[in-house]
Amino acid sequence: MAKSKEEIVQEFRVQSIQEAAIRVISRKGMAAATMQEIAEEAGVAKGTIYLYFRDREELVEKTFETAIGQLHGRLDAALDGEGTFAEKLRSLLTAQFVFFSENREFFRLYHSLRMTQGNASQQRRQKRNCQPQFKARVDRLAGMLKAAMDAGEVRALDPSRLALFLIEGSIAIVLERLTEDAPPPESEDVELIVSTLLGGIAIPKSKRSSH
Amino acid sequence: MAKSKEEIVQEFRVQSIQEAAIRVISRKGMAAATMQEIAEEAGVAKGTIYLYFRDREELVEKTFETAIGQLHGRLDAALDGEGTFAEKLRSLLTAQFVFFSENREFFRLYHSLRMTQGNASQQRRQKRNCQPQFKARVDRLAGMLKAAMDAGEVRALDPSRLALFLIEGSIAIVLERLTEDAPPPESEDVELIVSTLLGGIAIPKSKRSSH
DNA sequence: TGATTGACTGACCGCTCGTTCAGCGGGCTG
DNA sequence: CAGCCCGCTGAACGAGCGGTCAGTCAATCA
Repeated sequence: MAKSKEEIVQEFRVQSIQEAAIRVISRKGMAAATMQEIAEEAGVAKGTIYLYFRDREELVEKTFETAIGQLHGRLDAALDGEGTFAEKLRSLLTAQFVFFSENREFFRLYHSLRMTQGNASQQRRQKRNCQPQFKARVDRLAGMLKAAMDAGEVRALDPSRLALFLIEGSIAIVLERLTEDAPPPESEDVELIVSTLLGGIAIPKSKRSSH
Repeated sequence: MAKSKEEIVQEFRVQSIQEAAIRVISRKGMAAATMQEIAEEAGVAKGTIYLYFRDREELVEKTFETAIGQLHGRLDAALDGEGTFAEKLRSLLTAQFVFFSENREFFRLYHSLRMTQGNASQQRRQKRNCQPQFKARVDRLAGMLKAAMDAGEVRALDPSRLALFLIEGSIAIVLERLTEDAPPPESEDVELIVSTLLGGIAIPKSKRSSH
């Protein structure tokens, strides 16, 4: 059955409100983003938002889910198919860099949600709904690392710790790139991370050249 | 000149209000921490806070400066003296782990401030006052990395990027430790990071054992 | 084309917050 | 011991928030 006209309008409204929410939260931060400003940004009245979302909390939550769904889709696509661990790692990092540079604004929403805020019931709700999303990302990478360890490509280390370290470290670089006027090409930063992680930064004593 | 009785009382008040602020912000998050609750936590009336701090903004700012001063003192102490790069890195990470496990509560304040929030003038002010503090930490580590590169101990890579990657990655592990009931000994996580960073995680093809 | 609808609006309400200030009371002075 | 002083208090205030709902009007129907 084709979508009725009303459904199309409804989807359009939901989408533009969510996009407006991302932009305003990115600009002002989670706490200072008001319903009034989100409504203005979306080009609707404040009351209209309440026709599509029960309250502010549901708006933020649904918006976050929609956006992070896109991110996970990209990252999963990057991990699909065959390849060595190094290749997969490289394409994962590249996908992440590309996503965040295409969706600069989502980035700050993503991180505003990391540090839970608000009153106790909000905190509980956010913990329930958002933390699994972050955890899923870490777990997926940890699984990939574990497979590489089993295959003998990688030393045996705590995969979860390593995944956490890698994800947060690379996100810090993404954030730095976003504030730079002319960041180096993505491949350069990807290569820095991949080579550091795989081979380390130390120069073995035997190979050091006197200077 | 010895401190007068009034000065001692004043310092005590300032200190207990700042400690209360850290505890409440840690518990509730930056936005939901109210002056009322900070006052109750400090055991004074709400109005008393305004005798020692101009407004909420100044309280948060001064509190943050006091606490991060302590952190930087610890980290600098860890880097003082002679030693190889590996040794310094190890003591730096250990100092950081110890500080954050001793000051669990400060941790969330530290990160609440990372992602700038609030209205435009608050954002500008926070950028001016807090970002240099973070930048100073990254720069200090970057300087250490640069020295190690010049000494031929470490490959030539962008020291700032590497410092950023390392600091944020290790902070992610600190955060994970804080949420764990029985985290592994600090030395274990420190060793994971040090060995990964120095030697990488890859097993060279020549050394792989068939399984 | 007049009647009907319901998506949309924005003034409004209740509430919480940061901030203020009149007054309280414990301690010091003469 | 009277009286002043001043650090401290917490009720009161106004700004600004999320959420509501009576009213509006373009699109649709009969």
